[in-house]
Amino acid sequence: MTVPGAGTAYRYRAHGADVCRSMAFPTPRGGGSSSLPENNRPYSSGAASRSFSPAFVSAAGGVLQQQLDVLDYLSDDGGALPAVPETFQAPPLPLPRMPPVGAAPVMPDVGYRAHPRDAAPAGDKIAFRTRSAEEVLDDGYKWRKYGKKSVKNSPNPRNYYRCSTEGCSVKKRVERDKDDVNYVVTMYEGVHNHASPGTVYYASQDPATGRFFVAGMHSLGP
DNA sequence: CGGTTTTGACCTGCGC
DNA sequence: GCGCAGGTCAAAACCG
Repeated sequence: MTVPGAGTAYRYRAHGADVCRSMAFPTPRGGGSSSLPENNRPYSSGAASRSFSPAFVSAAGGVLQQQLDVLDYLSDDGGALPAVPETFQAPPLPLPRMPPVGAAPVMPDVGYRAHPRDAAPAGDKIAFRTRSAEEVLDDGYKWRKYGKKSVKNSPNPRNYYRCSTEGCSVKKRVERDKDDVNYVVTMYEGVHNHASPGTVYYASQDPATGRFFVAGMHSLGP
């Protein structure tokens, strides 16, 4: 796919999956060159890996009622959420097992624009907004809270979690969207080095807005 | 009793 | 160099 005006690559990586893909979105502010390294180019330029593992699974193994706004990509510098490009098309992804009728699989992860200071290759980060009344979403992993911090320009505190599994250094930050408290902003950093729950997400497209959202998810089992 | 949460202190990077 | 903001540490409290 191509996105006119795309400049900044948004790199994301599925949790637990040994894959890494890149996407291109228009920059929230200003432009940018598309001169990017081989592993960090816009989506259309390379063969995409076809496997991913999931960020969320409900405790009961069912479909969560939260709605992930998969196209609301986030940056960590407080940038505003941009409009979805009209030419945006869902990336090609593998057909999931048992897809719900009318749903298409998508990556729930939205691109995380790495801050220049986060240029380290090991810094695999994803961030997304989730419409949820729950502060902490059950993603199937066990987390231990290690910090809480109020953030400038936001009335809501940011919570810091680490994966409780020994030897796993994955972290996540969770905070309420400052613009809409109905949404929870979650950012994962790192990749789990242990077994993860297998879940496939299905997305549907809102015909009114053209936006995709996660319509459901399915556990792949052990 | 062991694991988790809370919370103030400390550390580090960045901008001025 | 200084102040600010974000991220982490660690001791105490809490909980099952």
